[in-house]
Amino acid sequence: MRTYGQYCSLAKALDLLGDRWTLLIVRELLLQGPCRYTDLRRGLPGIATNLLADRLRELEAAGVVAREEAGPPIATTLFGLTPRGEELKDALYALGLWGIPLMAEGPAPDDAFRNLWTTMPGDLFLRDRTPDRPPITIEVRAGEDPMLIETVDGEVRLRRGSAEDPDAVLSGSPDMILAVITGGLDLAEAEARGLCLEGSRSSVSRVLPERAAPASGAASG
Amino acid sequence: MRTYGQYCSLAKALDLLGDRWTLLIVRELLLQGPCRYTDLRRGLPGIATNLLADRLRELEAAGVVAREEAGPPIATTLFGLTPRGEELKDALYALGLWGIPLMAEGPAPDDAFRNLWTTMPGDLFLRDRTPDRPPITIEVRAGEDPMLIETVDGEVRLRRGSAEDPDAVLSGSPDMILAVITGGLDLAEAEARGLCLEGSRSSVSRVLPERAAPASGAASG
DNA sequence: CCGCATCCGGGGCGATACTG
DNA sequence: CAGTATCGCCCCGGATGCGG
Repeated sequence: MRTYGQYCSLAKALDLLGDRWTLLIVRELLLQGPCRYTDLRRGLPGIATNLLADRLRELEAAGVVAREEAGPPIATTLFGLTPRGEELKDALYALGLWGIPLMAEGPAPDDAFRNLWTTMPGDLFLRDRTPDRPPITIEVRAGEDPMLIETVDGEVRLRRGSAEDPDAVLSGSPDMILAVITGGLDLAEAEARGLCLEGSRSSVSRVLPERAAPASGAASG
Repeated sequence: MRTYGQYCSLAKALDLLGDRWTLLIVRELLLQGPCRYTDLRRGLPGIATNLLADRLRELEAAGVVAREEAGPPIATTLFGLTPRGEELKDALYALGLWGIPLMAEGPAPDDAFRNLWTTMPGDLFLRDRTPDRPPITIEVRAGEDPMLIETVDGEVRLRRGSAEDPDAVLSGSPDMILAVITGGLDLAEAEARGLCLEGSRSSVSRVLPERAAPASGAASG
């Protein structure tokens, strides 16, 4: 194994996680939960199959990933994070938070996008500002699979799926959705720029952050 | 620039920071403050000179690093973090915290060690548990350059240097020092295993964490 | 001495094809 | 579905050179 050869905890962490694609694999497992090899491929557009297999082996050896043979009716191998792997959440979210301003200029021409990836900014920025009121559900449509924002016990939960009768439906381009979630763009202004809001506007603004949060702002141009 | 091609803040962050050595360069600048090319080389044993120059250019282009031409009497170029670069501290410390358990088994045979690297674990684990008492100074000697632990205004500060009349001097092998700092090893037991403590023991235990903190423990074997 | 640029060998990486 | 096999390419590591 290639190592930095430094007795430093950051260097040791990067010895295990610093290779290409490794942290993105952890991201997928963190956001999706245990999933199949094929699901990982779908969530990691562009990764070579041998690399994915290699990384999964390395992560397994490092105690970050565990594979379990799911019995019938699934009958396939599932890859999931170990508790030790779950402990990477803080580090991944810290890096993801640092990266938020980099999204301000919108996706590059060939950028892939999955709605699931908005989970991280959502977890970082959305809060239930009126937890005493009845719970709400908001459906978000930016990529292919819709996402749900739910308020439960004063907390905001994000997960895949769609609701039968959501309080609001938010649909628009990925960068627009993201700018609204991170507080870089006012809701009203986002609508003027093409964001589509159906249903209760107050439900949406209930979970949105107050003002622009990251230093560089988001989608200000 | 090689990119993951994903419209995700973590992927965008790794586009800039994911290359080999990049985050370790940021570590050095974070721990050392602005420093010269040669100082960086010294703090990054094993890096190739062209790689260091490349990375510094990339980081400069990304707005993470700024170079300043220091006038006389220094007359050299200094590399330092921009405010945007300083914002990486949380992410680096989160990764470093995750890596603490990896240090438990001690350094690998060829591992380099710099006392400065203990700054990160120190910042993460040391606290002034009796901030109302008079400030103290502890000198730590594990690598070549000694470090100082100081209590100032209820906070613990770490920096390079040595004191004229410290309240205590801690010297020993890197893994022993680290195990004590991270709370993986009791102070008394560390002394039995070769750690040398001169001066006030209570000064040392005043800043040490209460119990073993990381899950896997440290230097338990 | 400081801050690189250049050259070169090896291997990690990317893309595709293929298989139990 | 879950990988393995193969093949370029370019990143990386190590050495050397070189202008200021």
